[in-house]
Amino acid sequence: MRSRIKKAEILKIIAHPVRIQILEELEKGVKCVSDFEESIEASQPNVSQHLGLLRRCGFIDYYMDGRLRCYFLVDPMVPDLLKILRKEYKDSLPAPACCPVTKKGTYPGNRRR
Amino acid sequence: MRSRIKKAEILKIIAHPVRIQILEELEKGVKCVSDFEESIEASQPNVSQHLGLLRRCGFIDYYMDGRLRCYFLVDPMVPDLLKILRKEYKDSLPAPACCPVTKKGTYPGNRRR
DNA sequence: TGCATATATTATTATATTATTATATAAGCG
DNA sequence: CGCTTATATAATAATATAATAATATATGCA
Repeated sequence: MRSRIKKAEILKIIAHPVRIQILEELEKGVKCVSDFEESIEASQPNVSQHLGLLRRCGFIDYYMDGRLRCYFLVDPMVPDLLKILRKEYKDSLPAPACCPVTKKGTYPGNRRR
Repeated sequence: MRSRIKKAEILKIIAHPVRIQILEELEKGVKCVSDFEESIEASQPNVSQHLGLLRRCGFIDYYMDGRLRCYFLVDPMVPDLLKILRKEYKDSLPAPACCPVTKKGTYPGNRRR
């Protein structure tokens, strides 16, 4: 059972436009840093920093191909999360059935008083 | 199609232990602020700030019950995200089949030169 | 061996997030 | 109406994150 702190950390690491783009591209296959530099609007050191962060946190890894570092996805949670972010939700969740205004249902909270 | 900036914003808002706890509790049903104060290790103003943020971003909403504000989940993406965070993944993703070291497969990146 | 290429690291600055403290609002009750 | 309860807002201070600029490392090739 993951702690809430851990859950928050996971989301926090992914929650950056450049890192999301990196992960989305790695979903499609292996990429080296210069591939990213073509598609991502960020400086080389900046991309490198994002890659480093994702790697230290275990989301991605790389192998060496000559002087290229070829990155690939490691964490299976990533595609699942990206998929949810892609999904278009049409409706809001149903409003609670226990609205005290209409006096229908019961309010579930334990309230002091 | 959501932009990457938007995707990052969504994750960033959720990516906080207290906000995750709020959302997890709202998954189970409506709660008023004083319910949260019992379960969450944070001051009343702090909880209120997190609730305000989640509300301004459209993840939750509330109805009034006398002087209580009863919060409930609105955004259907939230339970999906929380579910992924709960999931235990046993294995890493399969390592790429196109490793140039073994000379099997082809490296998919468009590389200059 | 020395140069060019590919990528990383470090330091710095700018900006955003967070918790805390103090104060405000708003509703119901006596 | 004034008090109490429930909750929010605002100001501040502490901390974390991010981008930039400058520099370093490491590999292959001539």
